[in-house]
Amino acid sequence: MSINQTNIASLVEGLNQPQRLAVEQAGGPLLVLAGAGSGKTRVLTHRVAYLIAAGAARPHEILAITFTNKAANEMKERIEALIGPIARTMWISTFHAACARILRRDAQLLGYQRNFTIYDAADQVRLVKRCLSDLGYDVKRFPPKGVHANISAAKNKLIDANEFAEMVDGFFDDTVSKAYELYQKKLFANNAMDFDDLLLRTVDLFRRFPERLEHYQNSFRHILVDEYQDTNHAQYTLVNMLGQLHRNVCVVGDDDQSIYSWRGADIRNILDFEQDYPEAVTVKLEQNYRSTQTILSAANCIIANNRDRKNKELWTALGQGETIQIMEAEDEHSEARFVAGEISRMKHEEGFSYGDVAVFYRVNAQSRVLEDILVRYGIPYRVVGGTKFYERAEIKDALAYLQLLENPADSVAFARIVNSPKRGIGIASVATLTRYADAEGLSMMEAAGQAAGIADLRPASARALEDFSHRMSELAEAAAGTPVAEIMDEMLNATGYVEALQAERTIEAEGRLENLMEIVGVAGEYDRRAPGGSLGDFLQEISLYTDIDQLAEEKEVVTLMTLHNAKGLEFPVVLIIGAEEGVFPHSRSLEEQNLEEERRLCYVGMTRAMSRLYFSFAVTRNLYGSRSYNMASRFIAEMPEDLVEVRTARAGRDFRPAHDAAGASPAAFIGEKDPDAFFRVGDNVIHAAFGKGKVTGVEPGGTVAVKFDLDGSERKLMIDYAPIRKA
DNA sequence: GAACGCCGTGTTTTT
DNA sequence: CACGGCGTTC
Repeated sequence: MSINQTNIASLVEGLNQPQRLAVEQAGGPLLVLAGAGSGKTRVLTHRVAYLIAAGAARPHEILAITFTNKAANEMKERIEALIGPIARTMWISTFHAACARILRRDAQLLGYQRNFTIYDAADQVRLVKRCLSDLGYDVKRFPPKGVHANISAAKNKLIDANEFAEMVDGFFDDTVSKAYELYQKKLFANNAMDFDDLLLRTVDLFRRFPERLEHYQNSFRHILVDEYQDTNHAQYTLVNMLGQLHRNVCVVGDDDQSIYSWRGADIRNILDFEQDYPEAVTVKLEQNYRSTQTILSAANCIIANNRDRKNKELWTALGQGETIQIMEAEDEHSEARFVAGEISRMKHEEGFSYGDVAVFYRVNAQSRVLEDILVRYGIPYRVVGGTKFYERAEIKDALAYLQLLENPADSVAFARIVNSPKRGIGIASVATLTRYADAEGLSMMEAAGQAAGIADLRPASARALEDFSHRMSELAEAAAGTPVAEIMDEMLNATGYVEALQAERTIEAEGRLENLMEIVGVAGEYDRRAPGGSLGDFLQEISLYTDIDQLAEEKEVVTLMTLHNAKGLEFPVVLIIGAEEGVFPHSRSLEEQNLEEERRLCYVGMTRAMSRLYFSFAVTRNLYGSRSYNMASRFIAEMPEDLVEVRTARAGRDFRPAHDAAGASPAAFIGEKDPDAFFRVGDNVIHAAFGKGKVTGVEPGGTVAVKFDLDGSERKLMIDYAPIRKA
């Protein structure tokens, strides 16, 4: 079916009035204030399809920006379903990916090579640290992470090192300024960019080479930006630059869901859009198609406590629904047991599936206790975020090797893997080599090739370095035109990386090898998807990749993630845990007077829930190694009493509802008393140390007796502490 | 050069 | 608590 034949009317069929307005608005600036669950994605995709079907733009004249790669892929798929494969020529990506694409083409104009490396957060901090040490600063007084955060904040505001130097105020600033300057120099010397550079350098490119800007201004007839409330100044500037000519800028967002100010996002971007574009048309989407009225009313009440916002009230036709459950637990273990118990009950007694359920928390560390309990209850789950796959040492090593093949100037990649696996090139040798490279104006890789001629190096180190250098150039030669998976496989073997891990013979090394197999698999997938694709393209794709992007709606498992990660998702059942003052709202946000953003975070979390919502809080919890006693989150108090039901599982209270004694049957409190029920006589269990065994007795107080196959011993175990789970 | 262990310290959210 | 930095030992 060609575009011309697409039935335009079908694109607005089934849309409500404001949605339809947003889709049909022909051109000019358009602000879509889209409340949670109001069909925002539908509007965006239909609008794009409509523009094309109506002849307002050709596919390659569309630039659509999303917040994550995952959102970009989804949008691509959905538009393709509407208008066919021609959708593939549209620019649909994140800001960072779009900028990277532009810079790959024109980096030379800025003095970079096109094969520049993109550093991830850890690389960036490491480089800042090196800058600080080089400058002779004490990294204890000036934590690299903090200095990096300052540099990043400046970059997000398009302040370069020179401008920063001029506005220095105080000693710390002065240090940041010096570090910033050197950091930028090193990035350039390594032919590398950090995340912020992708935006900053693109703006720079457009400012210094207006014809490049004109080119893109002309080609992007329509620009659409999703999650506009979370754009930073650099992104804002890019949109304005690109949209200046046609002024067909459509931004979609919800000021109540702005949760990234700590990353430089400026909520004013969306609040001031109508001032920036006086001719703008504004459409409000307030009908929610996701949640029950109870959930929405509670969320509305909470967010109403924020002062600086565009007023809107979500409503739904889905009906009142269930009250919100609030659970008071004794501590984090009890809280976790409650969560696990509820999930189990929903699954076995109420017909929910594990995939229907998500647990949100404020900080990643909170997932640990929960995971522990879930494993013991035999509930399958997956954690989104946290210790990320792409942050694992072995994965970063493997990618650093490839990076070095692609961009031999990259000294960060070089330093990472020059002695990994161990080849006798220690810190001392690397320091000597660095001095030599700096003095001669060489990259580390080049210097390594001349190691034999460096007087200060011990002969053994020099030989090792030359070997390394030869090996790498051999690999580089073999790499040309070879599929990425093959390059990676060859490299892992030729460098002895796999061999070294195999020699370890530990479970941990085993896991690392598995991870390496996985990354080779990812490369293979890339090769299949993009035949003839280059190593550079693969690395770029990976560098902008995050775990959330591959959150496939796979198996039937419970989803665990931070509230930040929850944005844009929806689940029939949501449990928000750790609703305590100091945890959520986070203590640091209270110090920084950033309470409104925490409240928005709460709003985001709540509005993910379709039919059932829980909050839980613990009277006491172990956090950061010490015990703390927290009050229930103020957000709980901000919900109207008639919408919630509070229960307690504190010891000695017999699991009865704290307020509303008539409301709940104590039996519902499976979580707290059910550990016993989860281990029954005859169950097969596995203990981390004693291996397989069978439950021979269950005693009150959470104790079970287990007879172990291995040595025939029978032990009494406290299920709260013993590392056992069902087999 | 590498492995181990001790000490001190900083702990939010991430494209 | 967990990690990084640093010193000691092999």
